[in-house]
Amino acid sequence: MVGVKQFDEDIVIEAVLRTFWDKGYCETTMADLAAASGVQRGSLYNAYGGKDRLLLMSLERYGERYGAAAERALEKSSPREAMKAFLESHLDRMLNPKNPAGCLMCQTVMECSGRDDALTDFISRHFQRVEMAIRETLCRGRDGGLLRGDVDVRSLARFFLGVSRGMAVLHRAYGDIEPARDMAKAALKLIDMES
Amino acid sequence: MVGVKQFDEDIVIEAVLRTFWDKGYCETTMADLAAASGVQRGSLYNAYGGKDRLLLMSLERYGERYGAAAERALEKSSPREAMKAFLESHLDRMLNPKNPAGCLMCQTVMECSGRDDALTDFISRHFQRVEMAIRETLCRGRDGGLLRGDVDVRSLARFFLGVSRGMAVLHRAYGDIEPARDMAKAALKLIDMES
DNA sequence: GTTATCTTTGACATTCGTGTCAATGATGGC
DNA sequence: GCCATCATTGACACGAATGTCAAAGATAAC
Repeated sequence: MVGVKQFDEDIVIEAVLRTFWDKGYCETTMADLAAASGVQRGSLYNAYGGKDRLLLMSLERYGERYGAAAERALEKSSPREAMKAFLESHLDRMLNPKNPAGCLMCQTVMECSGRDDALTDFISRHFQRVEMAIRETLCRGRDGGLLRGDVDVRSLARFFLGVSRGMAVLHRAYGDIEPARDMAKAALKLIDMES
Repeated sequence: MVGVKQFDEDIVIEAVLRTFWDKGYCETTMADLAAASGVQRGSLYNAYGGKDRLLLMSLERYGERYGAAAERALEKSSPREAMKAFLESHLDRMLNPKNPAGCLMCQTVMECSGRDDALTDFISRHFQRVEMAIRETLCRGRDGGLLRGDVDVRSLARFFLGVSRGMAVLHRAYGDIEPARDMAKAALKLIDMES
């Protein structure tokens, strides 16, 4: 039906996000996005402007969903529980059979950071936010006496951020969640050590 | 000069590798590779067959260089020294100002694993080899009494493999080596704990 | 009912990348 | 000297993706 909006924005973004996540930015064409979302190519251009914008919207949506889940996990009072929940939130994402392997943020930054500065900025800011959230959790734990007083929170925060990213690479490369699980299991011991 | 080979294969592969590393597979065109290597597009097709082959050759070269460096590092007798040298071999690669940020293997698997199975196999085999090399180092350490007898070598090997991958993501996302350095520093404490 | 607004839809021009090929010319074996 | 072989080079055809546009039609405000 011409003239009246035919689609639900939410469903479209979801389909677009999934396609980028699965195939990567370059490999995905507007025709792919049209097919995946059931919306005509022209309508996508009309509503969103183009591939760049659609990717950015996908990243925003992705960040809202999984970044928020990670930050909720970090709210637990004990640093041990918080870091465990943080890593498990990533494993949960990987366990969902509807999700492609890996992590959209990591994949996009690995693919596009050489070219698109705006995108790289967006993603590095996302990483920084997570890093800071981890750091605050660690600081709370330290100040509450649950971690050693001389714990290097900067280093440890970057460590856990990096572990979550490494898990995504292992997941995508191996097509199996077990290596990521093993990695998380080992990483958690570091918190016990600083307790 | 028509009729006689104009280029040094080594220089070409090096230029091609660097271009893929910098821009990613999809974003790189044969014209880019021709410009970077100083060899005509037609000659590249004639000598190597196409983009796929060139990428595979680049990955082989990359693996020979950096995979070998990592495995040499793992030959140290003490597990602590071996893991330290292993992670430092990755930092060395990132410190070289001639290298693009990140890691070609990680970037390629993140970008292409959804599409090209042969490529994914190649890279996951590379990861497996590294994983196994780490594991052997850990086993040697355990059997020599330098690690606890009940150390979970599988989990720990995957952990260190994943840490090296996470470092690559942080490096590329932040465009700075410090987060990767911090991550390595924290990860090494895990070995002290298992000693 | 008229008008303004908005979306859909298919078509279109254009650009870009790929892969192939034939012509060209240098080299080396015989 | 002749011939087979091989790499270079530019041209070419083809397909794919992009971004734009005008026509068409539905809706809502007035």
